[in-house]
Amino acid sequence: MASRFRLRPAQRLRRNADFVTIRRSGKPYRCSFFALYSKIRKSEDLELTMARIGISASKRVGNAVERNLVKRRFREIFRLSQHRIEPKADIVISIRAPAVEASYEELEQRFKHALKYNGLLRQSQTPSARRRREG
RNA sequence: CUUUGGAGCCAAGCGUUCGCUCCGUUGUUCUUUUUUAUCGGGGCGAAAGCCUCACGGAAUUUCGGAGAGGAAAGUCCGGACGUCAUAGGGCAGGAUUCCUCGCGAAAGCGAGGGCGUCUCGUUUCAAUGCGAGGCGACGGAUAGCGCCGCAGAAAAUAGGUAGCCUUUUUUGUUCCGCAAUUGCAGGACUUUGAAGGUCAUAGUGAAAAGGUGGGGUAAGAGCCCACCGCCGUUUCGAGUAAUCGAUCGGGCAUGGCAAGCCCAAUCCGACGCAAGACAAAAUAGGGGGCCGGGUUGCCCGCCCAUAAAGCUCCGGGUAUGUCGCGUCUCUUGAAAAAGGGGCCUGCGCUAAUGCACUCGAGAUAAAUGAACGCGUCUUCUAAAAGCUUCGGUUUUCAGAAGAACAGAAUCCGGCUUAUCGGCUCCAAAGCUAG
RNA sequence: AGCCUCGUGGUGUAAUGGUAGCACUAUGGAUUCUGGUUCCAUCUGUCGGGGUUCGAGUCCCUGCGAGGCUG
Repeated sequence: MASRFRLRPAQRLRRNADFVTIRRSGKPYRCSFFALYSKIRKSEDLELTMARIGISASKRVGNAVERNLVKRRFREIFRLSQHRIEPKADIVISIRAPAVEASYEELEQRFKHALKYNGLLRQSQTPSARRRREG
């Protein structure tokens, strides 16, 4: 299991209530590309062992093709960096219009900075272990 | 060969690594019950319950298969399908509109023809005729209502402002005749007013009440005539028809606008998959209103209900899952559902019925992606070489940028809009060579 | 996804098919020692395209934009 990075349906936020609560009471991080809200789940929820993400793109971002492209890029970024994220974290990303023009590398850099800013990085993980997994 | 136009087709390729959705398949683990409904088999047990196994479900895993469009878009039309306790009638509302034929379930599309209009060429003094091309939401303006600003005399059953003409009145000039300084009578011109005739003429306007020519008249006028135009339930002929031609009649009545209201003909029940169905959860039945409620916006009619319920508003609560989600049929099954086959498309074989391959998305905070590499095309920049009529042009190499419009959401048929390019065919024009 | 409504100066809002107005704002000037108030003048517009009509803000078609409703 540890040799691959999957993105299961259990790792995605699918309820409107989750979006509302995280957006209302989560910790915000804002930049020109997106706004990130994060919240650490309580320890009672033992079934969920992984971080969850939900991506929201309104119609102001662009047409359907552009919205889907940005959402796919953020899913890919989350998938490839999920081992570094606190497992009890719930993340909601609201995409803003300039993200359509941004490249994949820019989005990845901003996302990692947002993780560090909100304190969502996993403490026990080391960079050497990450390199071993990718190899 | 180039350019333009039309029609049709495609929607940039390959490889590696990782990833997503669905289906089938191989294992593993958990679950098989709390609520609702009578609900699998076996064992223990008085019962509650416990253990175990199958079907099923969930998570994960092996292998294999499939996975956005010509417009998926806009939601402009038409259907399928579902619901409304039937869908009947009338009114209202909406859609369509030259004729014929073809395709289609319908919308719509295509071909041909007719008519109108515009442009060009040609003919004619001109009107007009002929030819080519473009455009046309192209039924009806003698069914009715309404509107036609400004300008202009007048804008719609014609009327009469100026002007013209006749009669009469007044003023003046002049001519002629008679008597002879002056007067009388008459004619012509002019001026003022009145009555009448008339609309050819009018610095307008989008449009001026048939046009041109001639006769006629006091002046004029379809008042009359010729030609052209117009109208007609005249007749004849051609054509399936729209319509056209000839003839006869009518002196002309009938301005334009129906993408103003409207009239005629034909058609349309309403709402839309967030339609709706099932299951579960929550509320534990609060307060106000209607006595009826539903069926189409309204009326009739119909259906349900008759004092309990129903409907509606406010407040509170829940806002989750499955189906609907190609379609038909067969089998299994009580049902739900599952499985198989056909329908569709392309190609091959057979004389044919047929046979074989393929049968292509069902996501639901919404799946097709990310990274790297190779090659192709276009543009730009820089360099080298060849040809040159010194304007340029061709080839090679390097670098950079770009490779469209755009993402299924119940499905299908059209319409419209967006779109980098590539290929094939047809037509026209130009250039070069034979 | 389905359905509905609306686009007029910078803003708000009028206009039976017949010269596109009103108020606020902005700019300039006058008044004042200065500012405000007041007065005068100016600027700025029918969402784009096509059609019907003599003539479209209005009527019709089509696109664009904005807003809303339906669980």
